[in-house]
Amino acid sequence: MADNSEKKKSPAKLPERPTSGRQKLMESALALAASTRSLATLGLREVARHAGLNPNTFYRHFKDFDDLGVAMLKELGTELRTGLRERRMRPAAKGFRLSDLSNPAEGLAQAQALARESVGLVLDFVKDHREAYIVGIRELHGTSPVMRKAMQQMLEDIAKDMTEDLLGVLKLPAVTPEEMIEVARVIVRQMVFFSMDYLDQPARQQEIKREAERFILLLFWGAIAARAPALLAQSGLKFPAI
Amino acid sequence: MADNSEKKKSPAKLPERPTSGRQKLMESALALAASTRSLATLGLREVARHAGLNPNTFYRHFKDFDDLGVAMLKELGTELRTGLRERRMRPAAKGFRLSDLSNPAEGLAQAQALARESVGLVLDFVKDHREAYIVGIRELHGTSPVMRKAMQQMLEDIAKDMTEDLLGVLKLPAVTPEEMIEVARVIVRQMVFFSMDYLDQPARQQEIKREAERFILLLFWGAIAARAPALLAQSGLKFPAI
DNA sequence: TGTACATCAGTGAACGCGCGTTCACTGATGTAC
DNA sequence: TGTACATCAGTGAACGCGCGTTCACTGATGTAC
Repeated sequence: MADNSEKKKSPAKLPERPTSGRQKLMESALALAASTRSLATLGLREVARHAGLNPNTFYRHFKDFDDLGVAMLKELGTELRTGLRERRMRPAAKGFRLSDLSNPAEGLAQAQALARESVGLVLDFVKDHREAYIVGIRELHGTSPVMRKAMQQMLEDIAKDMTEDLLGVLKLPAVTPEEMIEVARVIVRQMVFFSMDYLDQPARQQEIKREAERFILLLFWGAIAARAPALLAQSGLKFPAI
Repeated sequence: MADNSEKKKSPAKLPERPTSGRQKLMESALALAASTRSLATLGLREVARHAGLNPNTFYRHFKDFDDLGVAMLKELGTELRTGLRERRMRPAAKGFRLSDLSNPAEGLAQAQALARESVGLVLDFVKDHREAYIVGIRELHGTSPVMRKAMQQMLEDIAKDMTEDLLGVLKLPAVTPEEMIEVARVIVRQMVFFSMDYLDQPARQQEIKREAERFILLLFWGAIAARAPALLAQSGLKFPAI
């Protein structure tokens, strides 16, 4: 039941069948869940119908409907996290890394650039994976405890990824790793809302982007102010206007 | 269809029937939705059964299932917002209002006390209204656009209430009302997550409370640092340790 | 005070429908010898 | 190279079930005169 794909043999011929029934079913479930905005309300026959298959064929690929749900969430999870992981590496690769961090002004300027870049990446990603994102977030507060846990864990993992990045790329004076993960967590969670706004209100996208950037910067300034207020005062930096 | 209760006459005798069928149905729907964690998956017969009524009786009180959903959300919304409104008034009544705001240290000390009090109130409230809260939040990213809009509007309204409070009770130096509403909005949204954690992880309640307080304070410090870093540096305030 | 009527919450039986699931079957592809 | 068999994705018909909804009815309460 639990195992799939990875069978004993496959003569290196067909690594991916064009669109297998299994894939069609999962794609249909995703599309339907994203438009109906609920996995829980989908029916087996409904999904099979949308996929152009006999309801019966469903059982060739999945034990029951939960089985499909789990498989789907796993795929979405991988898609979401690897997508973000790929993108988050870019800023670092671009030479963001600082060698001398004694100047907090430079640190904050870097933070600002990083915040801008990161927000852009996340929101672009969300736009590119609209369906996966909508369905995933719905499960975050959704029916199934299993899926809720999985989604919460994913957000937590993303926050950890982000903390690593932040610690590697920029060093905010006197901010500890523990504080950093806490900050990363609230950023990730807040981005859930910003992302929803971004999808729901296409006309306000630029504005939402700027709101998100300001939010992140505000946290960074707060974190520095909390630890090294004098450094901040002497830097003469101006916080971007609303 | 749309009108209810408020009929032309009622001889001041029975202002509230003990537990009318209508009320029983709504309570059953709430209880089932909170445990199943989904309004969308509830069935008319299921709700009637739980209420100990004939499925048919449902139609005496509601046009269809959506009708009940709307009525329920309206009740929950009122409960949530008035509950919070009542509670939020308390700190102000306690004499929090400052007359002289020239000293930022005093402002921040007030902010800290206010953050602590507010977080406590919200989390207590959520604990007291577990079912209403869970169902409401589920609708925030849920199936029905109508209910999503309604819940989003409620969060926005709460943020506005909060901004009023903050502006009335404490004046952070040089922070504008526009910045304040933006800060209030991210706080409210973040509290959605903190509240969920609070309900889901009873063992970590104190820790979550402190996390929420720190988050709010961090924003305040950030807001002041962004506008008046010198004031902050000279105040000599210490940010609470993690 | 009594009678006639309207309203209203509730019941029980019955309907047609779409659902998940099972069964027996098909036809294509892969594998053994 | 050919033959026999296994596997596997797919089909179509049929099942029993719970669902939302409708109909005709009941009994209690309120209202008019």
